[in-house]
Amino acid sequence: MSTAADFRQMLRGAALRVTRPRLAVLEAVRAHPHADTESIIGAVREDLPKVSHQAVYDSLRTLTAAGLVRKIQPAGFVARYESRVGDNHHHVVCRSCGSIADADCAVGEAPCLTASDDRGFTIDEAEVVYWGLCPGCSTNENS
Amino acid sequence: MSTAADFRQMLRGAALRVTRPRLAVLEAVRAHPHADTESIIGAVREDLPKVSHQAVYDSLRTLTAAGLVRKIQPAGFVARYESRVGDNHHHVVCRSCGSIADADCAVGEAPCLTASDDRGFTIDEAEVVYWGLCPGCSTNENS
DNA sequence: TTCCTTATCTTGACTCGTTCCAGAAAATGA
DNA sequence: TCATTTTCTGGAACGAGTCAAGATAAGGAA
Repeated sequence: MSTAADFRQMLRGAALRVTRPRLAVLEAVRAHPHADTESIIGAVREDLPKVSHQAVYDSLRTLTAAGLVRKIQPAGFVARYESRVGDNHHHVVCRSCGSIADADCAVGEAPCLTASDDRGFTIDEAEVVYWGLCPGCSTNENS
Repeated sequence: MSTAADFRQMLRGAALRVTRPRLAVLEAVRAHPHADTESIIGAVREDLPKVSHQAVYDSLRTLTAAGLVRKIQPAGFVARYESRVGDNHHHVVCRSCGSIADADCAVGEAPCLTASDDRGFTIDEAEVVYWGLCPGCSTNENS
């Protein structure tokens, strides 16, 4: 369970200034995993009603670059963010509503990280997205 | 090697009307793998100078829905299309310039297709994206 | 504490890929 | 060929995200 003090340390550790918007964004991302930017703006404004959307966009970009949050952007959907970082987990995405759930990799640690032929690319990450229907949409589809 | 006649059959087989824009789009996607929409519009207009961008967008969407072309949309980049469908291959994407190369799966057929925990989702596809730098951008980065 | 420097935030306009709309045109089946 | 239905044209509109300039506040030094 992270507290405001922890968030301060995280920011300090990343050589970032500790600002109210950033603390609020960290808190919002932790409280609402897989939330899109608009939802995060809403959550942040419960604490700081006057933050500009730009401040949230900037904070998210900065925090993502610092590795404190992770940006997820499934094809055809808007960007979403999560605070679970550094454990190389993957995601299940609903084709219908875009909802996201975490999925640990089937094969264990860093599974499909090696392409059979890298075409001369310097590969630093393998991203796996499982596409399907979430329980809710799956039910509606059948009815 | 596909010809116009083949394209006609493909469209017919998918119960789609055979129109000049669609034939031109199929040809353009085959000739320019991993091209974005704007490039495809350009290529199509070499054959049909007067097609509207909307016709190309519509055609691409229809053809994608019919499974005749595949849409690729790496996070942060515009949509791209390819005509290689149905073989479950993956992609290597350059973080810097967005260029894409094909990558057959390391582990063979349908590799990471099984999540350890599907969270109740009905999964129908596993998408793997390898992120890195293409040979060109990798060189510039070092200089 | 106070001041200075610099990063960050506010405000508001703007970009760009993509979609929506209504009418015109063209493809298919009878 | 005609009628029906789908598709295409042209242009407006949408929305997530970005850009820019000035105001503000965080962090370090005195």
